[in-house]
Amino acid sequence: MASAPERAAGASDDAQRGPAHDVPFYTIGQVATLLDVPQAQLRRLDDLEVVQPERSTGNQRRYTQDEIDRLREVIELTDEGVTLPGIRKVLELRRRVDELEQQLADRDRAED
DNA sequence: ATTCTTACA
DNA sequence: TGTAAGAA
Repeated sequence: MASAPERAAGASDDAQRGPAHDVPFYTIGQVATLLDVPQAQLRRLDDLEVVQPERSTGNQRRYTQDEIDRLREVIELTDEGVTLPGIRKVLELRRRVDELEQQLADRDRAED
């Protein structure tokens, strides 16, 4: 396992930590290496609101494991030839499905 | 040193 | 889409 969050690079033991919990994060460089994609791609994905990493310390992106998981899916699509505009379309459809699912759940609860 | 934004090929 | 310059 050569993929540990902001930590194992030989840096100090007390790297950046969350305010309350020990929620580890990855820098854009680590994510880029981990997913084997150029950093520019990750930034473009951010601009397209595919992921919304928190910003801190000089507007630097801090990716959580959750964001990386979403990134994996999207990058898998890009590797299959889906362009970024296509990704937007997929996300739009996904939002729609989520919305409809919620409406269904809502209705099922109401008809009891 | 690493990342950020903006711009260009 | 990938790379560069210059700032933080």
